[in-house]
Amino acid sequence: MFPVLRCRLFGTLPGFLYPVYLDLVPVEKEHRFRYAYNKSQWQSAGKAERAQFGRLFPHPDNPIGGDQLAQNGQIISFDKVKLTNNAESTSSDQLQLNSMHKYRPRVHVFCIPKGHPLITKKGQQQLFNKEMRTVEGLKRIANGPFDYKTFLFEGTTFVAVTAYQNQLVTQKKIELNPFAKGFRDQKNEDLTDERLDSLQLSI
Amino acid sequence: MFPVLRCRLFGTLPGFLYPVYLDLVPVEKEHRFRYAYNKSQWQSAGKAERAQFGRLFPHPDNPIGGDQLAQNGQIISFDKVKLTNNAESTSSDQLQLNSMHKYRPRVHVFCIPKGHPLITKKGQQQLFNKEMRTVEGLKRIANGPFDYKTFLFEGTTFVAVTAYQNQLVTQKKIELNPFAKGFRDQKNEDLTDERLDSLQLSI
DNA sequence: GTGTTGACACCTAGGTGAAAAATT
DNA sequence: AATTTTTCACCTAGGTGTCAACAC
Repeated sequence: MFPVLRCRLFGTLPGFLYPVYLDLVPVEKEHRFRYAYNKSQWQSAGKAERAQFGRLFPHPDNPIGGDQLAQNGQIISFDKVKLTNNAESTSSDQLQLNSMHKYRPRVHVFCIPKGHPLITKKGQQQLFNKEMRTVEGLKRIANGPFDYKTFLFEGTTFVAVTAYQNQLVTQKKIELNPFAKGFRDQKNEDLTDERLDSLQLSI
Repeated sequence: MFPVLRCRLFGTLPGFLYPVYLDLVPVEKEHRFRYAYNKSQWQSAGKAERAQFGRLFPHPDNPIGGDQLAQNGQIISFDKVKLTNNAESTSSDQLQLNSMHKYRPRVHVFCIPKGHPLITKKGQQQLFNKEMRTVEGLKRIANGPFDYKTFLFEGTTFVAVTAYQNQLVTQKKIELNPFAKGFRDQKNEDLTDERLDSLQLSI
């Protein structure tokens, strides 16, 4: 998935482990969107489809060590997450969403001491992991005695699409994504950093 | 590295962790080898070069969980190890050896309870990892109070080469390695499973 | 002469947008 | 007509043997 969602987590300590999760919350739940070419912006286009089951993407390095975070400049990168509009998909590296709907990424971070039974006891680990597959489970866990925080990043809100609705988005991706190098030419090379009216991620 | 060294470890338990290491011990230390085409076999060809520093390849999944082993049919695969004849190379995913010398793979397995300080205390972990970079360190560790065993696999003994000395080896690799598919043709396709007089791994 | 290295074509494996085709 | 899926060429990234060139 490009662009990649990255964030930095400050205040971490070497003696602690940080299980980290990503999910995508539907915003403007009542709306389905369409792109108005004449206005160059997203507009509501009727009633939203039923929201998909709230799944969580566990960071592949979970639980991330405080020392590891320090080594990597505190950066947590979600370059491994994949998006799909297939509700039947069960792969744990995928997040499900509806095309033409608006979503906001959300990052959940736990802070667990290294000696905690959640780390050392297998049964508790498994129970925790099972709950953390869905937002519902997260809510139950969050009621427990865990150091825990959720971060919302407003600026990363996007509308999911199956085909790009805006040529500026296409050009930006061609310009910046190494895998799209084959589509680069002079026309796109000096694309100014103009403000895009919306972000889109192809699913 | 192809073919890949794989082994199965039986008698593991879910509550334990198994740090696993690979090294290559020089056999027939006093000999350097050459391949005699007329006899189709390896023969001694004078005095060996000074042995390289004894390095250990830590399995990428270390410490491997007993549950993980059970999931994978007890199989430990060393598909990530690389061989080099460059003594200056310091990468931890490489094992150093001399070309035209004979080596025997050796697998070292530790068995550590999940609650053991070696698992839970960072300082002890680091000390252990540092020692386990070399065979000398391994010997010191092996004198300590650790459940530990070394396995030698006679049948996997090989002579390191920079260029294949035996066309049967080349054909076998072309036949079986997916990355060598481009070299397959009818000539090689029905290569019988004849007994190869020696194994070779290109470095 | 023998052994080693580097450039190369050819693969695996998978991430891109373009464009055609299929679906709704 | 709008949206989604499929196929494709084109990349990144890296594992193969071949062969020419090099080193000893």
